[in-house]
Amino acid sequence: MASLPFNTIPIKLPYSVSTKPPSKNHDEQAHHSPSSTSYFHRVSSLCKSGEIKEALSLVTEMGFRNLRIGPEIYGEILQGCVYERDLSTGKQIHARILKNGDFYARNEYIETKLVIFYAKCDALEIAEVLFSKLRVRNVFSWAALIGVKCRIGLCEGALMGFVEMLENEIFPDNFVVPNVCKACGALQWSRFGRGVHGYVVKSGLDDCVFVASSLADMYGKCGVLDDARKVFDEIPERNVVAWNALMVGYVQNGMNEEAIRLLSDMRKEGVEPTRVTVSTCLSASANMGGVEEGLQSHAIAIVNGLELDNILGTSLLNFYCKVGLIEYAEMVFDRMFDKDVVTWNLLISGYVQQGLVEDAIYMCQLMRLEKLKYDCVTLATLMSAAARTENLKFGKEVQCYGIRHILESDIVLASTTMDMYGKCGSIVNAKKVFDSTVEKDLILWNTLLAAYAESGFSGEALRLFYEMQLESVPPNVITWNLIVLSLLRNGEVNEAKEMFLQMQSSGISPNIISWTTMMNGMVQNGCSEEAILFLREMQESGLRPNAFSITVALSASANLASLHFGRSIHGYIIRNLQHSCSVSIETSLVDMYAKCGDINKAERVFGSKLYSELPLYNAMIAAYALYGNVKKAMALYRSLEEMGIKPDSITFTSLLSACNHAGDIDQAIGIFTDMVSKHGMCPCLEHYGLMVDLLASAGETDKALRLIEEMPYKPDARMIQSLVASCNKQHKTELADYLSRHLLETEPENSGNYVTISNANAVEGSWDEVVKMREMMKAKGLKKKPGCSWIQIKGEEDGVHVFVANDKTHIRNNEIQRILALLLYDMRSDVK
DNA sequence: ATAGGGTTAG
Repeated sequence: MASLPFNTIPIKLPYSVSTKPPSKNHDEQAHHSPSSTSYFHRVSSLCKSGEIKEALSLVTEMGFRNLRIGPEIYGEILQGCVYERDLSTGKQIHARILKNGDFYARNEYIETKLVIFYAKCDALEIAEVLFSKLRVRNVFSWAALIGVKCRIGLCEGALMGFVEMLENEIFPDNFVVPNVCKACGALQWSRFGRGVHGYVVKSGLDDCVFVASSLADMYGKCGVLDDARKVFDEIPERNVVAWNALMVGYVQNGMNEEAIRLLSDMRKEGVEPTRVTVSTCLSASANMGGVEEGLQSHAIAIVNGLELDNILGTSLLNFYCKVGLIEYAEMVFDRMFDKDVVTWNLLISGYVQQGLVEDAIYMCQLMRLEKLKYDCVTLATLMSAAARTENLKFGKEVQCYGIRHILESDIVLASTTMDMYGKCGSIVNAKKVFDSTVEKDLILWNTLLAAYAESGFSGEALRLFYEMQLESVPPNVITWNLIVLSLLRNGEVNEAKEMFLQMQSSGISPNIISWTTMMNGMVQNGCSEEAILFLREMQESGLRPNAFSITVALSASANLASLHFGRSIHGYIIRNLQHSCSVSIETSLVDMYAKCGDINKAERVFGSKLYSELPLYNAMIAAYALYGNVKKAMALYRSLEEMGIKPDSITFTSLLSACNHAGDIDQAIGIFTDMVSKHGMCPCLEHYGLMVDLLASAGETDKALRLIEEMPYKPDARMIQSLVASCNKQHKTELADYLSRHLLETEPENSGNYVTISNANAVEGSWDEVVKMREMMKAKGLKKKPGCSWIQIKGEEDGVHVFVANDKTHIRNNEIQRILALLLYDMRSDVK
């Protein structure tokens, strides 16, 4: 069937202005007077230049002169009001029209114009009332009504209008169709959109660039990129908007590379990029972390002389903030002249992401000086700063500001507030926020789940998991991952594996985070072999390990002390992750080689490092610590000082533990004083613990006791246990017993106490005590916490105790490392 | 007809 070109569609004549006016109000002479026409022209030109008030006074003048004021004059002024979006003036004209009687008020041209006017001013209700009173609904009034519904988001209404038009044989033209497409896109109704596409082809509208671009845009918004591309490819004369629409489609569907490719394609075809093009490419670059691509886009904006308007500016800001080039973001910010809340929020969020919370707060103060108010985005950003820094007080202040300004009902702010409470360890408050939020979405549920999962409250997590399903909120991958995480954090390995399978049978396939959650959980629960198996399984399922999963796999290898696995993963990194090699990977490699016994290789990896960052140095220092090489550890510490890198608490932990392994008390005291006097740092409990350990194992029980008394912390179980061990060695059994009993009396529900006492007794060979501790725990219904390992007795063979760390793989655990070190020295033949 | 900001999982 031949398609009709759209301009041949039978369209009813929209209006007639030929009706004779009632003559009683008007002078016959005036009716034919030429000055009436000249007034019309003057009114018309005033309206076009936006001087509606002046035009209106001319009309009043005409009334005084008894000149005929025809419908076309009112139409002209109404059109002027449409240009200016001047609702109140338009209403005055509407009033005049009504006053002049039905000849004007019921004129089809005027009636249509009024509908268009109210529609363009977004006054939907009035437009609808007038529309319903129309005797003749032409394509113009329909277009106006559909347009306004589309603009204010009543997409279903707009589409129903489209259907009704067709039913009444008013054929949608090339002005209506783009709006209809937009509504389909917003609703993601691709099937409806396909129907519209069919209509477009049948009526021959598809030659119109506006129609075709909006079709491409519609398919893009619906995620049907193949069809978007097809429509795009068939546009005979593609303009820049068509290119932009397709590009936006790619970006919104995560196909950032394709969007960038489109930029070069369009430039090859000689199409000049616009601000929209550049903004879109900047989004793509920001999403994929493409620094080069974003810089290129910025360069294009400059070369093409594109004006740095608000939106282009914010796109640039967004890009520079996302890729961490905060100085560039600051430059763009300074050059922008029309900054709004979005602009400020972006820079503030950029500072927060860089950890520059002080700068973020300073920016907020400046923002207030510019008379701009914080909105829920500002608050959510500040709240995430509070969450990152675990600053409960600040978080509460932000929350209160939100309550005072009635912004707390915002669901994103609520999520962030819950996240903050979760990160600050105040789950009760997180739950309170959750309960007080009326409209709960999936993310809100997930945020609360995350708080529970983080702390290993698997029971609460599961309860929530079932509750949300009762409330008809279907879980997504993240939900499942959190459930699995909560189980793993609580040491429920088998339950976690079971849930992992259930997730798959519920039709949700694990993503890379699901797999790494499993792997990481296995490692932390001492099942590193299984972690490696999960890695293999993940690869078989077609997912490529990323930097993080590789880090986990390396720590699994380290725990297994398996140079074999470790090397093969190193090989994988060299083959596949050469370009995304990160500090964390280099750090894990050093750690792995050290723990697998190849300190030389660890040194070589460290020597060929790409980064000079503290964590990497800490890893190497820890490696030397493991081998008791105080000299080399100290040398690295000094080179940190030379480079002006401030050592952190972890550095000192490693240095002290190096001294511990070497039994070097003097050096340890030197380091301890260095930390306080030279770096102004406050030693933490772990540092004191290492010192106590060192003193205790050197038999200096009294000095150790004195240190415990002097330190500003309550001694923990580990520390007292060091003393117990030291007492045992010196046969101060009474003191040892006293300390052990004291420990169990003060914290009888702390399963860690039983484990540490048990372990210390294992070292001393007091196997009866080990058994006793296990039984006491069982009687109390206490379970070992993950990450807390103990030596179990497997039995006795040929009169020799056979024992294992509960899974042989807890070498990473400091406690077990220490015990194994002692055992290897004293009772090597006992190790199985 | 096309373009910008804040939230959840390893």
